[in-house]
Amino acid sequence: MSQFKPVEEQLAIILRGATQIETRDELKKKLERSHATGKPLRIKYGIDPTGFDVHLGHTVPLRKLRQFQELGHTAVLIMGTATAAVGDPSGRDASRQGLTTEQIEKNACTYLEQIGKVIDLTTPGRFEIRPNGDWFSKFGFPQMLRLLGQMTVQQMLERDDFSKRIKAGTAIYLHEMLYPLMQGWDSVEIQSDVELGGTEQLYNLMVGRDLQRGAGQAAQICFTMPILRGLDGEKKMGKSLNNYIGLNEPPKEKFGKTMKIPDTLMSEWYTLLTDRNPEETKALIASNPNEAKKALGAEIVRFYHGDEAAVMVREDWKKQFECKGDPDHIDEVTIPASKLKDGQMLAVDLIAESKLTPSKSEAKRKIKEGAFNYGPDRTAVADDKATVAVTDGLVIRLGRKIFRVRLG
RNA sequence: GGGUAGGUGGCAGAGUGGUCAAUUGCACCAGGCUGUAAACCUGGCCUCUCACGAGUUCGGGGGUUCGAAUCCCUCCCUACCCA
Repeated sequence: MSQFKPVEEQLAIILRGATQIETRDELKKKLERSHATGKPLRIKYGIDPTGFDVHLGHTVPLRKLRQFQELGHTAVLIMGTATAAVGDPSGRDASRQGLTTEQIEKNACTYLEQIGKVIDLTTPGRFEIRPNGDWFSKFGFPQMLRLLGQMTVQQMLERDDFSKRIKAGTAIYLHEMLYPLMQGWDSVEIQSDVELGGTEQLYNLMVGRDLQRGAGQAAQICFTMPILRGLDGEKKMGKSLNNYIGLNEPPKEKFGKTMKIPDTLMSEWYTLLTDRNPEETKALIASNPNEAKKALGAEIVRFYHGDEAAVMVREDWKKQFECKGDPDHIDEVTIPASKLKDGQMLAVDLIAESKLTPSKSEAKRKIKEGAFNYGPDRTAVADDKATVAVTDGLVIRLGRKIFRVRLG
């Protein structure tokens, strides 16, 4: 008897939310063979350790990876140490270039730690991690040429990214064209059965398929998931657009940010970020969008922080925004007692000191806009020269931000 | 290698010696309305100063000028055309 679930049952789970699968038939055949032989499929997913923040957008393919794991297959995580070392110069973020080995290693560690919140890193046989520096650092030039000889310039230029950039007149560096080849070669090295990625990855995934064939291996299935849209509801979730929810953010932030998303995004987030039944969520969204959004936020918090946090976050929300009171859990800031004069402090200084605004000028503007108030009576301050009597435990508010002051 | 056009605030994109801390749009922040959604209205959007005001910004560096994002020199970077 096979350790795997029946193929049809596996497919039902695997196909949920998927955009494109090249090809479905082959996937089914691979599953059948694995079912018959008892050998798990090798599911590849690659990340470049270029930053240190994993956000919900990344978790879309990761969750799919986890589903494969739960079905008994092996997740093979490619850590792109080689690709990160080169650095992608297409962004104008200069600091991103030339990552050192140390940075890369550090990033890889923090990535792994965060990714561990989504996929299973510990069960034997379910997880492998393979830094692609392992093979690329030993890559010889003749070997490189052989690799390059497997694709034409025309094939490369077919790629949407490149043709768009040519039209737009933005730079394409030669080594960027190596990325797909390197990524594809990873598939050959680890003999992957399936490679997961966002839809924008399709081209790269297909290259892996070709290279595997060229190396006499069975071609991998290219499996793409939709790109998660960010808080704005339009653009891809990403750090540069600041429209993301990071896995390391506190529960309150995760929830609050989820509440900010447009209604139109809800059903998408439900399918890609939760396991909730699609029929039920659809009905809920239609009948009570506000409730549906709160349930979504709570579900996301629950996944990363547990039931207790999910309940707490909802209660705080209710207190703060629905009852217009203060939540139970308020972040604290410490103000040095030496900043006070006779227990008083300029409102502007208090705001800037507590980091409610990034600068004093900004604090002054916000005061004039009537955004600042403090204390149990929500005393508003409209004069930028006003002082505030600061006591230990005083609650100060600006917009949706709220802090409790501690005198230090 | 030769030629042409460029590099302005998060992005797009005006400005070509003083009235420029720099028009405008998008994004963003705050107030109103609300479901911290959408739509709509209002204000804001370099820093410091209670304030008058001051300082630092238009790829980097140097120069001309009473005065430069704007002129000159030089360096760096990008696109396009030719080879």
